[in-house]
Amino acid sequence: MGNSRLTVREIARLAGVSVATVSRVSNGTGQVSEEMRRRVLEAIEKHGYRPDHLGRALAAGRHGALGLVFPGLSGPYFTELIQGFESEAVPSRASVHILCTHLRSDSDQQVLEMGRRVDGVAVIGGTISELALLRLAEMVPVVVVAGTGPGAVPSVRADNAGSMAMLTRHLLVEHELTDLVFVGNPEGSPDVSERWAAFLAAHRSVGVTPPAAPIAVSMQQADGVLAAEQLLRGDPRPAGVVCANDEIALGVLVGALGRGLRVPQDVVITGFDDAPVAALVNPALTTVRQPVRELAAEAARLILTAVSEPERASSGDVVLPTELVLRRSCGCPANLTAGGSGS
Amino acid sequence: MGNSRLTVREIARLAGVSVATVSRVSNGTGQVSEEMRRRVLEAIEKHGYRPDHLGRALAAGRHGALGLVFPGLSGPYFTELIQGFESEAVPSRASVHILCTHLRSDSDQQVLEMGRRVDGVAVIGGTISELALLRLAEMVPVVVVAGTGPGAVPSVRADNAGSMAMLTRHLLVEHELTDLVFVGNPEGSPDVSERWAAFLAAHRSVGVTPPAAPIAVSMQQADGVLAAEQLLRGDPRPAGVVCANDEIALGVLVGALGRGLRVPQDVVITGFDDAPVAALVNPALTTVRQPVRELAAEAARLILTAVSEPERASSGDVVLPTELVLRRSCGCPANLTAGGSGS
DNA sequence: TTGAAAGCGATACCAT
DNA sequence: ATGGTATCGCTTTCAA
Repeated sequence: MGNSRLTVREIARLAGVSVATVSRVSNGTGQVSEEMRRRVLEAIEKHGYRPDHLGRALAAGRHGALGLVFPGLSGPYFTELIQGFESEAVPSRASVHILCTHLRSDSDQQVLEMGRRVDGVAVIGGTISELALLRLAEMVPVVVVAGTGPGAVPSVRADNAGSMAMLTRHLLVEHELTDLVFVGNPEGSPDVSERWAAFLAAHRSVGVTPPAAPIAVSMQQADGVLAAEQLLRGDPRPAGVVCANDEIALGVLVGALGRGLRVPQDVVITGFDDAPVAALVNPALTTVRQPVRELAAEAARLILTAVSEPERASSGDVVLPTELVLRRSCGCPANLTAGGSGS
Repeated sequence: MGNSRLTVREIARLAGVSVATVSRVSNGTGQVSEEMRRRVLEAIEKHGYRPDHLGRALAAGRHGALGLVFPGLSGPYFTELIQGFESEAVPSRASVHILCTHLRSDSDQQVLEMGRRVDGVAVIGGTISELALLRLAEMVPVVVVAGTGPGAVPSVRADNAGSMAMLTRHLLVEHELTDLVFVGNPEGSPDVSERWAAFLAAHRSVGVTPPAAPIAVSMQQADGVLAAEQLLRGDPRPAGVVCANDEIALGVLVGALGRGLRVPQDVVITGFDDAPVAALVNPALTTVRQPVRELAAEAARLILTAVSEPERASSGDVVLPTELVLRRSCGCPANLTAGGSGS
């Protein structure tokens, strides 16, 4: 940690120039003579000087950092989300702070704390209280991702309802399945809540009685395996299992195949997200494609804009389109869609 | 963003006290009379003041942040890693900065940049150049996770070799399988490199000729499905598929089941990591348990210690134990181990 | 107990 | 083109 004590002043002294000149050289701003520039760069190189971000940020009145708040990491969904956010933030010279609220009782406080360390925050829907969200929004620009914000807090989400309604109607009408179950916890997130609501609405729109309640589990593959155990054991087995995401669906699929059931002949399974593996399993998974990466990237862009050009700060809701992807697990033939199950 | 302009000075003015007193109250340091404390707290509450982290950090000469550098997020492994790190850092009032190096050409520069924004960094093995790592280590305390550092850079990793050797010998000797393949890319990470090396060494130690090369794929479930397609199609089908992690193994499992093969009768499959879902699939997956969360937590602790007590900074390698978990996918009976495949 | 003032590291304005 | 210096928000001596 030899050169960590290096400051502008020190470099200025070593190069025999003023701190102003060092600053100009290291930022490429202002006019500096070739001679000076050379002397300064030499000193910088020689001692491996890199300006401390704190001083910079304080002088600039900007942290150069964005925050990302999510419940906990689980599965490809959050993976994509983080990467989408990060890949948009870093090129804009903003570092990314993360905060997992799950398994933490003081998340509201932690989030407000974060509000003083970053220039803007993206909060995944359903992770903190509305009050904390509003307070946070008073400090820095905030965008809710996969949910809707209270008050004038803008949001970016996917069109859950449209595609879930299409999917459900497809199962009820095209495949004439009237005994569907929904696996996922609507209380868990705004996304699942919307999907469950659309699932119910679709039933009503075609005059079929929906199940009274969802199988409320969380969003991981293991939960799907457990749900399968519960659902597929009994004799009155559901004709179709509509899952809140692909992870659950894959778990149910593994559970079904593992106990010797044929999919889709014995039971139909559908997911949501169109994770990479969905197209590859056998049978390929019918699901809804959702632009998760783009969702997060858009959130990052909104925040960056709000930071650099406050007057252009949006306050509306961005809803990105989703797409129904019919593959074999719902009973459709293999080659139905372009993005289908492959060769 | 109403109160974002609030500073100590402003609060001091509003409360009719000095900035020093405000600082003392908001930090709980020093002696302040009840009367003063009340006045200050009132002003703080009323205007929702929260000290800006920049000023604080600059005065303290510490960022109050740790960095975490990883290639890219994929699967439960990185999920666990991040959460383990975060859950150790946040209670110590350190925020977590992340950086994905994958899909980024200037990662070495980005990492050095990060070195000026945080108090210490954990770098996943194999993500940046040794040179960058050494330069980073000159700025702040650094720990390599899942790999070994160059020079005196300390590291935290799991005992890959021991358990992989046991697992391989178990397949070769107990189950008498002499035709094993290894799925995973040793070039991809130090972890996989060690596992492949141990796989080879175990073959030699029992006098069986190992395969000439691994099936080099990356670490996701989709890669496993693709590998299965390639491996299990042909007639001279391998007797056992040893996968570099559980994700790949699950992909291979799905691929095998999907094409009507029985596991373990027709083909044996093993993983590495003991992800939650490994115990739940049917057949349950034989794998190696690795304390990923603990690995990351230990890294965070090492860095935090190095930051707060430089004299105690360690420079050794921590190797956490792993454990062979025998379940049904290798051909063992269901009830072999305590942590086994359940009822 | 309280306040005035000196930094922390870097930037940028204003003279020169 | 270059240098001196005020400034960012906060903490922490040092005096009173």
